[in-house]
Amino acid sequence: MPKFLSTHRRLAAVDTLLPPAAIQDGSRGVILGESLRLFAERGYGSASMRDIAQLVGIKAASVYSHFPSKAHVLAELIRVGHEEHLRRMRAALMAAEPDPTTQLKAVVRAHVLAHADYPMLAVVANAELHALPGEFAAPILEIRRQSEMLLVDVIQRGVDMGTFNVPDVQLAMPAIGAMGLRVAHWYAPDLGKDPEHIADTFAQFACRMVGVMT
Amino acid sequence: MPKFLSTHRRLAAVDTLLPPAAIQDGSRGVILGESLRLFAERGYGSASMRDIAQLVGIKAASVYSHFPSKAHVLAELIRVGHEEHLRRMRAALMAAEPDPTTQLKAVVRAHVLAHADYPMLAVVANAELHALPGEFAAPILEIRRQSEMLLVDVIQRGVDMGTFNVPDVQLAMPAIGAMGLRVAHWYAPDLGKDPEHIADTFAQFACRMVGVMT
DNA sequence: AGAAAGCAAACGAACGTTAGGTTGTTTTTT
DNA sequence: AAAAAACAACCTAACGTTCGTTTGCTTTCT
Repeated sequence: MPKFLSTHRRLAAVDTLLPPAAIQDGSRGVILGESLRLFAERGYGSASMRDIAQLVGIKAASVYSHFPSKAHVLAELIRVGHEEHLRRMRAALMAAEPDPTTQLKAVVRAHVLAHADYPMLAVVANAELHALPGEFAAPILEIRRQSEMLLVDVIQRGVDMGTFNVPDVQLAMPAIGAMGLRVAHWYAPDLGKDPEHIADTFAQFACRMVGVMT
Repeated sequence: MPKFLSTHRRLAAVDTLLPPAAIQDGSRGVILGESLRLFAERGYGSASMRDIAQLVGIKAASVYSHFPSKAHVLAELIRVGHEEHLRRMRAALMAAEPDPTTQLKAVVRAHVLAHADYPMLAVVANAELHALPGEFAAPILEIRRQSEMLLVDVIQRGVDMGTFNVPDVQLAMPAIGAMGLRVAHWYAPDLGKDPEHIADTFAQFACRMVGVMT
């Protein structure tokens, strides 16, 4: 079957990858990893503590030595996902030359690579945020909006400087953002596509969308 | 808060809209509608038959007069979502003039409008397919792949004819497709954006992505 | 009379989590 | 150095609740 077509799986990736700073020692780290796997593959509501514990090699009751509740596990993963994404977007913008096209390419590349490098984390961060209790979700939503506003600002600045020509500037961020979100669902290392290449291509797509020839 | 930024809700829309041909009489139709609401807002695993029945105004046990199982309800909704999407894509292509740019615009408009017109249905169809048992999912996956291939074919034909200039033709379909999928999450009628306008703008974005000036 | 759609009650299973205990390790005290 | 105490992480068992679904019945309609 040709690649890039949908499969029955929620996402293609099978590795529970986390940013280095988020990796934790011992059972707590294994719990985060296996929780990530089942939250990503099945969704939060269909992932049980018993199944997670079984993958870890302990009993469900033992998880509560490491986490106060199931919701705390989800919150930790979603927070890590959003912080890593924002960190990368900011770093990319900081490191880019100040012309809008270079900035847009850098930011889109960071956005896409965050999803290609940590697909399971990205799926959980993007698709399970609604499952978090309000008090856990509020600070994370703030981080997420900062990422979104960063992209909005880059696009708006390009328009203001006359570099970009966008039919509807309000729609550019959700459209460009959406492309990257979906990468987490279909990208896996055995796809035969280098993440850097995907990121470059999506950055080109983004530039064209805002009216820059490539 | 500025529009288009993420909220805590899984999707913005609050209406359980279904294509006319899929609307059913009596309690069966109400069950489909309220199931759609909770599957879309909470995810399949977090939507209980008791909660669905309560919204309908009957008891959970009564649902089984209309549907063999909870999975059958999900399967019906996901099938309807995919069939409507493919039907619209095919109709749009059929009705378009044969030049690639017009065809791409038509197909992307159909894709986006399917998501803006039936946001809850689109969210369930796209995001809960993994929750279906394999025997229910197989025929629906086939329909989904036909939609994807339709877009692939339109893009490839444009490239073959020299109308499109795409940095990586394999990535064009997932990129363009992804934009439309996400519309279902953020579009609602009170957004202040006409779906036709969104569809037109996304069609322009798609044309630019494949190298057509607009 | 038969069918359809609803009901209450119940079933078997599973859920997230708590409680009390055990074990191994570490720290403190002697 | 050895013993005692404390701690962390695991265990089993259980709790209260919820889950999807079945059963037998009642009511209404055809």
